[in-house]
Amino acid sequence: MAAAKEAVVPVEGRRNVLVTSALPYVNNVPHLGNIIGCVLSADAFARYCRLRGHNVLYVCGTDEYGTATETKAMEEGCSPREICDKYHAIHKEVYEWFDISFDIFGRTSSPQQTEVCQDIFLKLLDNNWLSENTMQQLYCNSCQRFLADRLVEGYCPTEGCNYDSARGDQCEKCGKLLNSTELVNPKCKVCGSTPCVRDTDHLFLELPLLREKLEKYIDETSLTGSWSQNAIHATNAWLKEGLKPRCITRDLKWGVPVPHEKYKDKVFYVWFDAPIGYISITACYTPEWEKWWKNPENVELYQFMGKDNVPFHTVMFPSTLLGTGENWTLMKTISVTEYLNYESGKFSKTKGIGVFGNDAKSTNIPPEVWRYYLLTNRPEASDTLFTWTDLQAKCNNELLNNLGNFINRVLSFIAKPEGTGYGSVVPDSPDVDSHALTQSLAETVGKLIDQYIDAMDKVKIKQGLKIAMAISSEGNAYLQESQFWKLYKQDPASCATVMKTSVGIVYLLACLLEPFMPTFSKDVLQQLNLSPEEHLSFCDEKGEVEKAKRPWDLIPSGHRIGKPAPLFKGLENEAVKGLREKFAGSQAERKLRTQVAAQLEATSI
RNA sequence: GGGGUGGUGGCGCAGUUGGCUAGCGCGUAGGUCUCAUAAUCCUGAGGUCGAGAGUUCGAGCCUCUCUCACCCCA
Repeated sequence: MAAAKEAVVPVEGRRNVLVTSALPYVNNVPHLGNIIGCVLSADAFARYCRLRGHNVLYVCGTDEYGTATETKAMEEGCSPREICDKYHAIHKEVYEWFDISFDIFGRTSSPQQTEVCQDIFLKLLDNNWLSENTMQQLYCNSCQRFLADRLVEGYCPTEGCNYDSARGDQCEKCGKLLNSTELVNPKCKVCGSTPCVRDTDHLFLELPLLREKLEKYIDETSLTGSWSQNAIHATNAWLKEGLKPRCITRDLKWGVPVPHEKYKDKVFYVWFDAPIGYISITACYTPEWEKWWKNPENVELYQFMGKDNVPFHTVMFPSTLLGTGENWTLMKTISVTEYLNYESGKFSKTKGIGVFGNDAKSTNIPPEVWRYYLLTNRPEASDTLFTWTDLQAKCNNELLNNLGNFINRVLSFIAKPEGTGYGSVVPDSPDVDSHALTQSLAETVGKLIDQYIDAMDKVKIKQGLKIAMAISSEGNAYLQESQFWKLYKQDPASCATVMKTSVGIVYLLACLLEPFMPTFSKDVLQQLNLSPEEHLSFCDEKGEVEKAKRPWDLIPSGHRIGKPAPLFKGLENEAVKGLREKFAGSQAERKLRTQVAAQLEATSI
């Protein structure tokens, strides 16, 4: 995609907006909570910025290095690279289905990542922000490697537990969190031999020494970037506990190698290299990546993530970049989502509970509806709840009855043949200025437009969406009050005014809703017989915002519209009930259910 | 055990630095139009903001205690 187009680079004098979504960890399939948590939220914002005519780059990709991938590869009997290839493709496909408009969706296991990461490391080393420390870890002689906590099993050291296969990180029987060196009679899960305790040296980032620089950054930016309350809270909690040196190296193979003679057999810890992925993925996109990442005067960096990711973006990553002493583009605004819960419980990747990215496709509910539902239910201030019933209600009441119906009322009336309609041609409206109802509508809509822009500029995405939908409601009320179906015969001039104004509102809605439902907007433009490339835009520079406050001027009289068609389909009770049942329980249980059902069917035949 | 976050009409959510009669959607009761995928629109009922105490001229928003839920750490 990106290869065909010319790469977007910052332009001085324009607003250059760099948008990132937290890099999803590669080794699983994202669920709806993950999707609204970062990728979809960032997408709505990136699209909004493009709509407003800003120069935007939206970067994301999979986070691939680390123990989890290495372990998973071992389980599946393939190489980490193969695991990553497989799951990277799955992520990519899911996001494409949701119509996420990345400029690039890359990965962290690239040569660029090695280069950027090592370069940052060397700067930190030069500037004396790193220290060394010795730790004890289990080493397996036959595998010739240090064992991650999860790769060790042994007797639980807790008195009275006696569980014989406690994992190195936690005993599954008594629930106690462990350190693998505490296990009695530990065994390597791979080869079964007994590992020994070995000293291993590691490098640490001296966060306490960087504290002053960091706090200055946080104090200033949390104000200018208007960070949300939840981001500020999480950051302060972290600072309050006191910064400690943080280990940046690990005894692993699957990672960026440490470019240092003594540590050449080690790699960087994922927390250290993952955020560098934003930069290296940009470097994969354009050789001029430094114009984005070392250009704080001209670039605004907006980062989207779930709440568990906050300290990495407000504390660790800024500290890393500040420590290099270089002029990096630091995050201006952070947008944090809380969690999306599922029916009566929680979404869970490990337990396989909830609806996953690849499931959404199989529901027959179009991406537009998913996007709308997730965005209008975005956990912006508190955790939020996904239920099938709510999805149905939102789809039917808001998309179909409010929005779809409004557009259809207007377009289908215009499309009617002359004598009952306008033969698909937008009528003229000479007496608009004296039409009180229309003027009052314009005033209301004008205010809503200002509120929409204000909300979206502040990354209050959910609010922006609700304001846009309010314009649709106003449209319905306007139609209702005007009683245009009577005016058509009784007062043709007024009827023409109402229709011309309404068709302008339809167009306005297509523009304002594009960040949320891009395909919907394209469909509306098609029904309006306007090209999306030219007309889906809402720029101050082009005067489009001011013009929208006179909606009757948006579509010229004499313009011939296209063929109206329903934009949304209702969700029936039956279908929703089926989906709720289909997606109940864990993925394992679902699989079992379908197997049992198949068996039953087979035996009955 | 320590720390954090939250508890707003039946349900789901908003409530910016404490200040106009606590909002919105769904649901619900009644009414309304008929252009529209029986969709629209209007009106009403229903909360005193987990409990208690305090600060203040004034608190859902500040302080304390209790309680419940979830999360993190030990």
